[in-house]
Amino acid sequence: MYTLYDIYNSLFETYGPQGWWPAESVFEMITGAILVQNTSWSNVERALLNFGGRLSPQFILSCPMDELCDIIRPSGFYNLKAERLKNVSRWYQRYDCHPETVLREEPGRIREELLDLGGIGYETADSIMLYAFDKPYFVVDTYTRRLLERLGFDLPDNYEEIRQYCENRLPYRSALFNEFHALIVRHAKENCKKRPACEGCVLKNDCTVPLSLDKTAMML
DNA sequence: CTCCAGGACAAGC
DNA sequence: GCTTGTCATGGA
Repeated sequence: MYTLYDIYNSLFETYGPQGWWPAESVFEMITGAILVQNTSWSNVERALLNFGGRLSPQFILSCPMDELCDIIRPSGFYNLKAERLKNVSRWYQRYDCHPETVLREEPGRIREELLDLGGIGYETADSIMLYAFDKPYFVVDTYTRRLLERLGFDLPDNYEEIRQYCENRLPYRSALFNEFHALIVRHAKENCKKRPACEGCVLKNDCTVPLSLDKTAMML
């Protein structure tokens, strides 16, 4: 049986550093985290480009809803997400739109505030904590559950317990959580349904991740 | 045409 | 409690 750390190392050897999160600023990263909810990143990129360099909490809050919806339209769910962007913009302004100001608060409290905004669930909140504020929260998404379950891990059922489960079994460092989640997403993309199953793959009808992580199995 | 994407939330049972 | 529906666009 492989440990979580084995899997991390295997993924890292296969794909190398992923350079997450791709954003020019903390606020762009937060915006991307909301826009990418159940949406492909390519669509999010279109939406981000539509801001045309105007992306900021001030702009979002002063922007009429119909115009904001028009900007983020490519990312889908634009009515919901426009409201969510307004919410998080208002929140960020309470910290003067400065990451350092946010970081004066206790991380757990920031996470609670994000969760209380509405439209930000555990995964999005942890993505923001990890990638925007560099705090060690392990991000659990559907890829993570699928991969680990298929590799034989007996995961808890709710999000918080899975997060703790993973955090307790890895070096407690944000840089590692950062890379690990990015690698899992990368691996999922490389092994998505639309591609043919790799040689020797035991899985069917979903992600074609091999059940063992020896070198040959990880090669695609 | 169908299915899915780096979810969240409410309603229904 | 768990399951299903809703939100929406663009690419394979």
